[in-house]
Amino acid sequence: MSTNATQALTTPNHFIPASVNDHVNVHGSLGSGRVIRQDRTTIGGIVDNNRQDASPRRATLRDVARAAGVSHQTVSRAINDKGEIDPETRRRVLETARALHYRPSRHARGLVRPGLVTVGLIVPDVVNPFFPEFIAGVIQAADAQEWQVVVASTQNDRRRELPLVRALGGQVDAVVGYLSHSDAELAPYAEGLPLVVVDRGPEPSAHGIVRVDLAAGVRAAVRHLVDRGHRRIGMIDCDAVCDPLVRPETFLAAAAEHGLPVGEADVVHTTQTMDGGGAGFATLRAANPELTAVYAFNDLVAIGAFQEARRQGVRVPDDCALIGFDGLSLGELLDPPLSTVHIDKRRLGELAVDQVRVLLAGETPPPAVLTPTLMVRGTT
Amino acid sequence: MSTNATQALTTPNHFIPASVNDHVNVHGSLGSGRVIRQDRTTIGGIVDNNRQDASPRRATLRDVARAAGVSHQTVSRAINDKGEIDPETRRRVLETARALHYRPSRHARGLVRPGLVTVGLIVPDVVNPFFPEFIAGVIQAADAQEWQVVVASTQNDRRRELPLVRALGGQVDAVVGYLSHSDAELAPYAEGLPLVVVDRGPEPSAHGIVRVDLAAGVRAAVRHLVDRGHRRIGMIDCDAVCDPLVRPETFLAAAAEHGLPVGEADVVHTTQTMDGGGAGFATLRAANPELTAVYAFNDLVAIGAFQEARRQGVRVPDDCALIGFDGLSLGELLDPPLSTVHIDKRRLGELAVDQVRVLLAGETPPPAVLTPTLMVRGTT
DNA sequence: TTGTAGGCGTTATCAC
DNA sequence: GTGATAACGCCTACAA
Repeated sequence: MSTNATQALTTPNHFIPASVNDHVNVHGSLGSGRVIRQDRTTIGGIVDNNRQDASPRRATLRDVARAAGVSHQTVSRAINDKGEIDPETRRRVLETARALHYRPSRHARGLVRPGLVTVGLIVPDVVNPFFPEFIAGVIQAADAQEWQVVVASTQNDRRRELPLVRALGGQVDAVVGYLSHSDAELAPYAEGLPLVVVDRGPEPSAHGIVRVDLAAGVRAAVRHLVDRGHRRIGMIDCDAVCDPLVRPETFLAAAAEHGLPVGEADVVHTTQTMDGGGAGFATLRAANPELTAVYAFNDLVAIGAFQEARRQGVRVPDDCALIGFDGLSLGELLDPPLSTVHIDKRRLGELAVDQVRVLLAGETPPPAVLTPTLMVRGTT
Repeated sequence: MSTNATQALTTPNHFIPASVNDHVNVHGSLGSGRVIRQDRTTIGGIVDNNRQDASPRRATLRDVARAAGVSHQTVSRAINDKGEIDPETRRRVLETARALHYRPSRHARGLVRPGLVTVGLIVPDVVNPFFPEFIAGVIQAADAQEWQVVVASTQNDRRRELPLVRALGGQVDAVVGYLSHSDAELAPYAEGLPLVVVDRGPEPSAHGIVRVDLAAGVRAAVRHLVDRGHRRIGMIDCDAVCDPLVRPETFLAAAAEHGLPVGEADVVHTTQTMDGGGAGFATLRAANPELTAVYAFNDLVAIGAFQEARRQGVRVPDDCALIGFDGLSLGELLDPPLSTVHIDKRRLGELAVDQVRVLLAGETPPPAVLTPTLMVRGTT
């Protein structure tokens, strides 16, 4: 039971590991859909004997019109509360509409009244604590424009990404995605689709881009630790689909810049989970007992490291300081609370919607870059 | 900064307080949308001088046909990869389609090929740690049917609920909502809309229903504490929009059943936040120093109580045991991890989609009831 | 292989 | 006040 509950916390963070799971529907999860309606049946008063199935065809405006003995136009007036209609006919029409379980077809309406924008949003995992805030940002920004958001998840399976882009792309006006594929890989699946890619590396792209300035964050973390007087700092690195090297490289560069005696040996590599964080911390400490501070790939990993430190009797931050990345509010729950490099995930979502707006206006937006900020809590 | 990060954790849980915020667009956030396309322009080779605006009209099948010098039918074949077409024409058509930035209209497609079901999902708050799992459950179950999910949030503003039901309801085939309004209040906004209400109290309803058996959960918690030898148990209660009394009443009844000396004084009432939990715990301990266990309204509140206990130097569970409700994975991060009554929030989402399925088939599903389970971790 | 005719369910326009 | 008629953009026949 307890194990089960931990699962959500041990799922990888926003940098999705390339690992793939078994048995996946490569055709994606959206697209063809299932046909609900069947042949005509007895709706408007005219009997039809083609009926084969239990699921009844939905009533249309004309069905209601026929049943109420008026033209479909009159029904439309009644439904849409247009003025020019006799109150009595209105009442009668509305009543038969209700009796027939009439509901306007959103497709037909969409055809005649275009304008309602729907944005598709693809994330690797809805439960991973990084994403809800991001999703909330997208929804909120979309809301402000009176757009709606279709949320889809790849469930951490990278192989679902491409088919999902295509399937979802066919159903919405634009797609925002936390995607791991390159432009070239994406191209055939995003044919003409307004697409915003989030957190992709610094390489240029044909699509809308929202990016986090990871290097700035890493430098801020290192500077902070140095300011605190630390000279021996280690790093727990993890696989990241994009920017596989930005963090460790920036870390080493920043350390060198401050004249710290930090070498390759002070960077360990592990999996992007709490357990990985624990293992990474153990390895790091074993190899370099003189370390006084550790910078972790992200908060999840940092939390794992924190717990491992506790198990080992290492006091944080007295014996060893610890700083994470992402700024998850979860970090507050540790005692002391986790210091971190905070990414404004909500803002990230807003920036993405902003890119969509520009894209939909037919322009090519410059990439949006979000700079993370230092968030000193209790572990440094 | 630190305060900011805590915010997500202090938002109310799935029982939304009735409090309302200032200045709200009562008309809801979806619905009318914004018109993007303008007058005709020069797309298919035929010049039109009605053009007023910068935003170009989207190319249609016929535009592509005209430009490529074929019939719109041929274009359709090329786009949809139908066999009966000359490879060369196909190539040419596809090319001009790309040049014209042609994208098929989802509305027109939806009209002709119905069947893709879209479910609307309304939650009070995407970031509240209770909901991401629930949302994930809905998305996953919808995915399995090849349905898509439009997620909308009331942002904890109860006044947005009703308009949102109507607006979203007009855009989707069915709505699943974590709603606080009664059937009677909902009725005029859900006219004919297949609707599934989640976590509503035990009163009967015309809609689909998914419900958590709170009473069973409360009883399990009390029984567990009694089994652990506790005789003096307190409860921290909070406002819940639905079932305002189920928990405290069940708590008192269960305590009485076990012959515990528990009275009204052992139940304190507070706000549904971490801070509220802390205050509640303080009040409870001050009034009844002999308490050896506390049952909290939910995990968020329990976490607040936990931290207050730590501040007071009360050891958990040695001096005072503590149990929450909801089974948030967050509870794992406390030291010791929080014992709780676990709700399978993912399953809750699946059950909701199941209700939608039945509703869409034209039947009336019996309410689905989910029984929470005891999750003993470290605080009891 | 390609083109023509008709319909999907709705709203807008303009007669009556 | 009400009702024809014509779009909207696409797809499925069927005909050429």
